[in-house]
Amino acid sequence: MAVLETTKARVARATTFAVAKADLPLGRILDGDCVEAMRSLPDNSVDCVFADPPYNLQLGGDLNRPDGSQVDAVTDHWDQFDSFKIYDDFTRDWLTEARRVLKPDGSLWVIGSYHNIYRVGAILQDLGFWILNDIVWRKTNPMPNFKGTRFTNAHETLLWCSQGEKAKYHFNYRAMKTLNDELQMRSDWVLPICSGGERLKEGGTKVHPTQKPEALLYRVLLATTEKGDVVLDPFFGTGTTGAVAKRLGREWIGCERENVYRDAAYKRIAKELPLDESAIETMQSKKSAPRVAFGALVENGYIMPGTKVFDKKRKWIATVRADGSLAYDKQVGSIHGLGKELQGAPSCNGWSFWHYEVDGDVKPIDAARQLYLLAMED
Amino acid sequence: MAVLETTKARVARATTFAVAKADLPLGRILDGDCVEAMRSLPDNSVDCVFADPPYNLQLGGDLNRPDGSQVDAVTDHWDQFDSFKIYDDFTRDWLTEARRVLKPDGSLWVIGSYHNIYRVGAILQDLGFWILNDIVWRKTNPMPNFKGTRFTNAHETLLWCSQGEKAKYHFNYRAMKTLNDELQMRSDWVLPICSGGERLKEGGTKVHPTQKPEALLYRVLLATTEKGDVVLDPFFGTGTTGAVAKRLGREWIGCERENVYRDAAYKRIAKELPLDESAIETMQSKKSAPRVAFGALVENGYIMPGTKVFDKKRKWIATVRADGSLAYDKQVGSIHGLGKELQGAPSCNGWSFWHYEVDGDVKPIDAARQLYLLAMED
DNA sequence: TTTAGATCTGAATCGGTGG
DNA sequence: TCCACCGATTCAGATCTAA
Repeated sequence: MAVLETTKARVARATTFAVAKADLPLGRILDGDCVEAMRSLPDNSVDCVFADPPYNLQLGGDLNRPDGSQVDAVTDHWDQFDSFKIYDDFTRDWLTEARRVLKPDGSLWVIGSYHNIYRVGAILQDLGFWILNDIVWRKTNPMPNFKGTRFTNAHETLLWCSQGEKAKYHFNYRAMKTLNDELQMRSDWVLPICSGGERLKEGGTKVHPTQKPEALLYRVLLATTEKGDVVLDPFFGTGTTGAVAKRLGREWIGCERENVYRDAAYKRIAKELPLDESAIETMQSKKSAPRVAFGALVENGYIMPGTKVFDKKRKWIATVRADGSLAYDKQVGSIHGLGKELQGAPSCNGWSFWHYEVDGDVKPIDAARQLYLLAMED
Repeated sequence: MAVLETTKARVARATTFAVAKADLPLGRILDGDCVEAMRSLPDNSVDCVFADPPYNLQLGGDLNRPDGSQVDAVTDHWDQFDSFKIYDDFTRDWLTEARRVLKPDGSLWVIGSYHNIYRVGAILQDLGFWILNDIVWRKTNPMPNFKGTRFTNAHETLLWCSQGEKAKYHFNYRAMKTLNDELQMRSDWVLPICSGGERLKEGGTKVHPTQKPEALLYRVLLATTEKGDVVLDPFFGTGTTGAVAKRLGREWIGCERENVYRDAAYKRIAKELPLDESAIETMQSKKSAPRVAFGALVENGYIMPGTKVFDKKRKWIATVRADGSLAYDKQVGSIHGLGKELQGAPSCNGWSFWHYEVDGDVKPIDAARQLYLLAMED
């Protein structure tokens, strides 16, 4: 989660799950059935899986597997249990492979509608995936319900999962908050459907029936991957995932069994230009910024020993000591510990709790840390 | 896997055992476990089931806000389940009873969050329920994600189901469209959480941790039940379903095992006043409104033979004939047929296409039909 | 009495590191 | 695996408090 990976952890991962990116089919669309295609990839090798599986449950009529193959009907009449079962088996198969290929700290995204998402959600939970959020893509311009028989089906659902309850994952909190005008990004995303110039067409007709908008993938990849990460899309279609991945400086691998879609995707992605390095940089959360001890500020003269620091209401006025500790009356402690003690709170962020005066202005001591960090960059 | 009862069989059963409303415990909250309680109800006896089952939240330790205060979490015993398997069994049990009690043309609503809704959705599909829509309740004021670790969980999901793929169901399309300012009601509903005067409190603390807003139930009941219908809520809590049902002139039955909730619900519902008959009347969809032939308007003097009718741009001016047909130049036809012919369109709604003058105003001829329908009601 | 500011709260699967 | 410690983190709306 926007963690700054420690050297120790990085080494452990590198040795335990040694997969060189060079050994992966980066920027390639694997032909054939996605389960078979994924079998050719090593364990723990991709950082993110984005999947837009088919949801042709085929209830009622003739029965085909979602991969297009014919169901071996013996004498059977098919009812919905049979077709749910086939869809469930298919879902379990591809999710199992995706889980194997995904790194322990990677994340899985699946998009679907009410026809299939409840089956997919239950199965991925059964497999051990841990749902972090379900995201609602609220369409600004959905197809109306022409017959007036139901509510206009105006959304689709995305599931975002880690490998397990205790698994780590990456979330670029600060980038999402920035993208959302300094408010936390919510679980409902308002985006138009894919149309206009973005929609791939061949001779006036759309190449793929369910092409997803690039804005959707943009948000998914910006939120949960880093530059250079590898993204796998087992149902690549016309390559929206690949196009956006390339634009954002991520690596990609696709699986797609239809020639037409593969050709269209390769052409499309070839035209795509990666953004500048500087454009891809996102706002960093404080979590991943280097740690600065308060003592370092004192040591380096950003805050002088003897400085008076105080809370917003000046209820407590403490003194900075030479070693970076604070003293209030008989009590002594770190900026966090003393703040916690005095308030009787479960925890305290000393950086924002304590203030000091600079040129007549009152600022949190975090301001001194920012100055220090700026100076360090040069 | 359980045997799926066919729609045909269900209908047969329903007709064999007709249930008088007088035999039902209307306006009562059944004590004890909801599965046991539902067993006391006859087959095919209620028109709608609305269920807000426990969500099976898996919460860790305490959660503090950035200001140090503690979040009052849902830690009640009724939300504790040891595993998915146990939760699934529980879900299958209550859904099975709900299915038995629900009429063949009734509908089921379930509300949940990502913790449980995928399990519930898959199981109800397995049982034969047919999802008509999934509805997203977008909260205007959700709790933020204090730790900055995920997207703000800003919605809950409702599933609306019929008894099966071929089953009939009721949807008050026109009422929903009217409620939504003459636009089709969408699958995403924007509503605030329950707070303020609506939130039941005892000595300053909330009676129930997850009381639902009345506006949510209002929309559910208005959309899919009729006046006099019986609504069953197997997880009655503090009785939001009952209160709104009573207000809207629907009958209700609840199940609730906590004394505290039952007492609060009875008190609350006693205070509730039913709306006037006239207020409950909703816009009738054209399907259930009596069909009116244009000829009947002519016959009854709402539009005189010889009246000139015309399209909005007055490109075509036709004459009403005594039998209700229209004449334009050499062409003659019904209001729909002639409109279609003249425009060269695949179809035409004559009621909105043709206009006439009344007291200097230009109105679509549908206005005359509305007058006629109003007169018919008296 | 009014208003601005402070406080409180809601179905929440809500940390990482090093010893 | 558990524990101590560091330190990052919130939005909208209702209600309460003080001026």
